[in-house]
Amino acid sequence: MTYLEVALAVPLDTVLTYSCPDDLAVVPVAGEVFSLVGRRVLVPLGGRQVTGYVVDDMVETEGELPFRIKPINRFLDDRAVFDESMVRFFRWAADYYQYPLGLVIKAALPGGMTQQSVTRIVLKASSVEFLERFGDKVPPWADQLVAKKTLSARESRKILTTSRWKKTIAELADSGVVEIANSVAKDRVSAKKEKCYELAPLGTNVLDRFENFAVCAEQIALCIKTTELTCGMVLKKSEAKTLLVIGGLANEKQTLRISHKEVLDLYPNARTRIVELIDKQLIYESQHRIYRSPLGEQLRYYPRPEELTSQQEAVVTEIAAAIGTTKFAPFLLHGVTGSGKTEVYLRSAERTLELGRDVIVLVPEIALATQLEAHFVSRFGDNVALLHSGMSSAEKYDQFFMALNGRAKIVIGARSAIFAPLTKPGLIIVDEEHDSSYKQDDGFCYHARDLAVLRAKHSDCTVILGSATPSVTSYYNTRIGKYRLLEMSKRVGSSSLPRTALLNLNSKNRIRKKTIISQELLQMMQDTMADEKQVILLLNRRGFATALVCRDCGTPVSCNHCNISLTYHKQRESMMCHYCGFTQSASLVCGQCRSMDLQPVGFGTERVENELAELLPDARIKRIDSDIAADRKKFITILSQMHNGDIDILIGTQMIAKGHHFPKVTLVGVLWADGGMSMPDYKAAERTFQLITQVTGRAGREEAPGRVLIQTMRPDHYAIEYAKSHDYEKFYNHEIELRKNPFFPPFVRLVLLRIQGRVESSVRTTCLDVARFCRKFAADSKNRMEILGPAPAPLDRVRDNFRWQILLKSPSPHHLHQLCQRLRESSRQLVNSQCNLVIDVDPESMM
DNA sequence: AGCACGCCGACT
DNA sequence: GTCGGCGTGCTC
Repeated sequence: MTYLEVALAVPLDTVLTYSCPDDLAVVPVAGEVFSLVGRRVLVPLGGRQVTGYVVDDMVETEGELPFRIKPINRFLDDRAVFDESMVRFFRWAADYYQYPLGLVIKAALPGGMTQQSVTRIVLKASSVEFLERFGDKVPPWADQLVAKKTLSARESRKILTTSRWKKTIAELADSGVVEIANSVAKDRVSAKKEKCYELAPLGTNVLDRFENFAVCAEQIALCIKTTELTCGMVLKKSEAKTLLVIGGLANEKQTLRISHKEVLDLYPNARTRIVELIDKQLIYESQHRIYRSPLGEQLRYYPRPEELTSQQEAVVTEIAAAIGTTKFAPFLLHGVTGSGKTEVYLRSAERTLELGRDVIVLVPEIALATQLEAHFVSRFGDNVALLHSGMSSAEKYDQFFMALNGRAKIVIGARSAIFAPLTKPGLIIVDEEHDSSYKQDDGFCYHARDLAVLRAKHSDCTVILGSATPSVTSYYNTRIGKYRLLEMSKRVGSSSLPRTALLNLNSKNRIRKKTIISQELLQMMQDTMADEKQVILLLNRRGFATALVCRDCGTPVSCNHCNISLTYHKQRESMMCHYCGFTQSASLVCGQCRSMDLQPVGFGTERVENELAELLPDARIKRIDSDIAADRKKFITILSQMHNGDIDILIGTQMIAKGHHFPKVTLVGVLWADGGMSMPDYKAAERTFQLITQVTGRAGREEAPGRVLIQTMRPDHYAIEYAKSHDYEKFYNHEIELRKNPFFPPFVRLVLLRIQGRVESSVRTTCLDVARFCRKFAADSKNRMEILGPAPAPLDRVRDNFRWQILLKSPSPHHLHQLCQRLRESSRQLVNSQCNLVIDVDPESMM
C-alpha cells in the first residue's frame, strides 16, 4: 500500500495522510519507479470531497495512528503538475508568508483547476405535490425550484445553511419530494484536443506511388486503380479524393499528422468519407493536443542586434560567467531607461538555453503583451510561453502545460509566473523589479521578486533584478553584499537623458483658476506640436474629478460601501468608487443637505483631456487609463495610433510609464508630481521618485532630444529634486537615512496584521485582542519588537468591510515569524468568527 | 473553509 | 419545555 501526504486546497494548517489503492497507483510505463508527488487528487474531507496535492509519498506509515486513513477518491490528472523540487519551494513560501500549503499550491497552478463536491437541491416529485406541502407559506426559492427542477450550487448552499429551511429540506428529502444531490464539478479548463489523421501502412502503400497529388479526375481514377491493385479494395471517387487530399497535405507539410480541419478546408465533403477510409484501414485517427495561442495581437518583430554597447558587453560577460557556474548568483542590474537592459536579458537567456537550462522572466502586471515579450518571442519563437492577466484561463492553462511538458523553455509572465513548472531553471529575470504589482496584497501575500531570489537559490541559478529605479531594499542588498550590482549608465545610441525643469504649481503659474496646466507647459506643448513631435502627460488619477463636494455643507459624495469619496466620471455621467467598483449615476443632489450645488474637486485624466481640448482645439488628444484599458481593442488602437504619429498628446495614468516607448515623444509633462505623497506610507517618496523617473525616460529616446516638465506643489522635496536631476544615487542616500529614524525596511522587517469584517465593533475588539496578544508575546519572549496600533486602516471601510490593522516591526524576521505562528495557532479563539485576519508579511502598501 | 456538536437565551 | 442562536473543534 502506498500512503500519500496531501496538502488540501482548503485553509488547513497541516497536510493529511491518505492511502492510495494499488489500482489507482498505476505506473504509466511498466517497471518504471516513479513518485506520486505533484499529482492532483480528489480526496474525502469530512463529508465532502476536495482537491488536494500530493507533496510526499511513502510505503508505510509510522506506528499506530490516532486516526483512520481514508483512501483517495481519484487522481485528477494523468501526470504530476509539479515536481519534487517545487515542493520545497512551496513549503518555504507557505511557511514564510504564513499561508496554508494547499492554498499556496492552488495559487501556483493556473486557475480553474480546483474541484470540490457541491450539493444541489433537485425536485423529484411533481410541482403540485411539492407546493402542496407548504400550504400558504411557500418559501421564496420554491418558484425557482419548480421552474428549473434544480437549484444552482450557490442557491442550494444558501438554503441548506439557513437553519429555518434546513429542516424543511430534510423532511422533503426523506419523503422523496426533493433530492440533495452531490456531485463534483469538472475542472473549468481542460486541454484542447484536435482530431488528426495519418496514413496507415495500407494507405502509405498506395500513396507512395504518387508524386503528384493534384485533385483531378485523372488522379482520382489513378488512385482508385492503385488501391485496387495494392490492397484489393475498390474505392468510391469521393473516398479516393479524400485520400489524395490527406496524402497531399502530408507531402506538402512533411508531417505525418493532418488535422481534421485542414482536410475539411480543402474538401468540405470529406467528413463521412474519412470514416470509410478509417474502416478500410487506409488511415488512422488520433487525438492530438493543441495549445491555444495567447498571441491575440500580432507582436512586432525585433531583429537581433549585431553589436552591443561596451556597458552591455561588460554586463553580459559577467552574467554569462555566473550562469556558467550553475551556482546561485543574484544580480541587481541598475540601468537607466534606454540603456538596453532588454538585450542583456536576451543574451543571458541565450546563454542559459545553450546550457540546456530554462528561463523565467517576470514582468509587471499589465493587460497587454509588452515590448519585452515581443523581443523574447522574436528571438526565441516557440520556446516562449506567455502568462499574463489579459489571457483567458484556457490559454493560461495551455501555456502552463507547455512549460511543464518541456515544450517551452522560457516562461514570461506577471507575478504568478514565478511558479512556472520549468524543471531546470537556470536564469530568472525580474524586469522593473521595483514595481509594486509583484506583491499580492490579499490572500497569499507573496512578493514575486523575493520568491524569484528564493527559487534561484533553491535551483542553483542566476537571478537578475533589473530596473532604472531599483527599490531601496534591493539597492541596499547590493551595498551589504547580498546582490552583485551591475550598472549601465549610458543610453544606447546617441540619445541623451532629457532636459528636465521643475515648475512650482501654485495658482499664479496656472493659466487661470481651476486648471492644472501651466502657461509654460502649454507653450512647450505648442512648440512640440509645431515640430511635429508628440507629448505625453502623466497624471496618476483617472476620472474627471476626485470628488464632487457640496458647496453648502462641504460633504463630498461618498461610496455606500467604502469610506472614500466617489470619483466623478463626466463622460459616463457617473460616480464611481475606485476601491470596490460601486457606481451610481452622477447625483446632482447632496446626500447630506439636499443642496443642488455640487462642485467637482481635484483633477483626473478625463478632466485634463477636457481642458486640453479647449486650450488646444486643433491637437489630436487621446487618453489612456484603466477605464480605457478595460477595452482591449480601444487600447491597442490608441497604442498603434501613438506609434504611427496620429496622436499629438497622450494623457495617461502610470500605465503609460510602463512597457512601451514611442520614438516621436520629445516632451513629457508630469502634471502633479507630488500627488501620491500625501499617503500615509513610508514608501510614498520612493514610489514618486520611481514614477517620475520612469515616465521621464519616455522622452526623447531616439535622436531627438527630450524635454520634461515636472509640475509640483513641493518643488523642494528630495524625491522630486533628485528625479529631476536623474540622480538615483543621491535619492537612495537620502532615503536610506530616513529609514533609520524611525526604523523602516530595509533596517527592520514589517508584518501587517489586518482584521476585517462587516461588524465594526467586533473588528475593533478583535483587533484590540490581537494587539494585546502580540504585546504579551513580545514581553514574554523578550523579543525586540515594536507593535504599532491597533488603528483603523487608512481606508477603514472597503466593500462594506471595516478594516483595522496592527503593524509589527522588528529587526529579526525570526521573531516576527514566531509571533505569526503563535497568532495562527490561536486565531480560532482570538479572532471573532465574523472577522478574518490577514497576515501580510513584508507589506508593500499600508492601505 | 465547511460541518457537526454542544451550550445558553427567547419563544410556544 | 423546545427552537435556534453561534462559539469550538475537527477534518487523514
